[in-house]
Amino acid sequence: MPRISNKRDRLIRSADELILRRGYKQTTLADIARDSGVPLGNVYYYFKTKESIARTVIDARIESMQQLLIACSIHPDPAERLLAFVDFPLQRQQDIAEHGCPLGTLSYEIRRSDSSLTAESSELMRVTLDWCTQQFQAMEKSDPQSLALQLIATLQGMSLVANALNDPSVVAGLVARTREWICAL
Amino acid sequence: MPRISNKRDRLIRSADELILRRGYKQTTLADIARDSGVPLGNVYYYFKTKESIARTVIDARIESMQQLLIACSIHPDPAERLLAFVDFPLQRQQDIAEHGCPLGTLSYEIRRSDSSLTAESSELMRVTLDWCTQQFQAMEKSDPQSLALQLIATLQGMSLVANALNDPSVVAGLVARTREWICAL
DNA sequence: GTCTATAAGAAGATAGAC
DNA sequence: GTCTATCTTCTTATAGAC
Repeated sequence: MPRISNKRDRLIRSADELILRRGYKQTTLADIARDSGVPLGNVYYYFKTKESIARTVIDARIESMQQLLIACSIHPDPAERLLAFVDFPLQRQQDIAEHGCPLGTLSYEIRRSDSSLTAESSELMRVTLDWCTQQFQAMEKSDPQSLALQLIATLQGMSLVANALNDPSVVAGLVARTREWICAL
Repeated sequence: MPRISNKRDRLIRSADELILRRGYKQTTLADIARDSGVPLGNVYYYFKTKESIARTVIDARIESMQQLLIACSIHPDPAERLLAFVDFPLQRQQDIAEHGCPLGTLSYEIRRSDSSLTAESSELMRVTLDWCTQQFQAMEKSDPQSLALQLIATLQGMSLVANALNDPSVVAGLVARTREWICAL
């Protein structure tokens, strides 16, 4: 009787991927069941509702973002930390052009469904913004909060535009400009 | 036998508003019918499918964006034109915080549905980008295309983050920073 | 052109055998 | 714990009277 079973993990992984590719509303339980190789009726043994799957996926993305931020935090210099953070999308240019940012797409979709997942999804944004604010603070910049907003807005917009144009090179171009912006501050 | 009837206009207006507030997938034909005061069965006299309604709404947004760009183009100085463009979201801070940008939300959602509306929605982004590129060109900046991408990305990200945090003041803050960026170029 | 009633097909959720 | 069959509801779309 495993509390965290193999099947449960597979369901979450499939849900996470399908929600990224097609959005939450477009992703059906049948899709998730098929993709993870779990029969549809069995999904309800692990999750009472579709919404509880979404909640788990959002939590996984928060966790994943926190891992990234921890990884970036190994640099002693706060500007270096930000540069490491900004570089991350370079590894995912194709994926971003095809499906957008896992944070931004979720945020835009969840905020507009009537669901009770709003709080959960805005925490994902908050966590990210707060970390950036801390780095600008450590750099002793004035108005670090506003700088963090500008940084995250640029990165989010970068993903949205790259996706709209289906052009991975948008990511590389804007990451380069954002690096320069950070270094010039 | 009016080719463009009152009811047709009302349907489009309702669809446009509801799609902005709740997204395309979440908006049902029954919603649109109720909001516009047209009986459900009668919707199909004006639009053969739900998708054709979406297509019409996208076209209306393209038209609306072109009107905005024309209005901004009255300024003789290209930098002034861009500043007028960047100022526009200030009139809609509350709306952006509540529902996001009509361009960005549409783009992210449509691109991820399997629908055949992708081309239509990316034209909306292209039109906007091209106009900005022209202004930077007129300012004789190097790499005007890349500057246009950075500008639009910042504005799109601004709307997404303002929506995620449900905070209209994000718009004012980032518009101010973007104005400074343009003036300092 | 307008509108009611309803068909046809998804999609979320449950029952109950194993 | 697992899985098939099915219920219910919602949604797009159509039929056909007026």
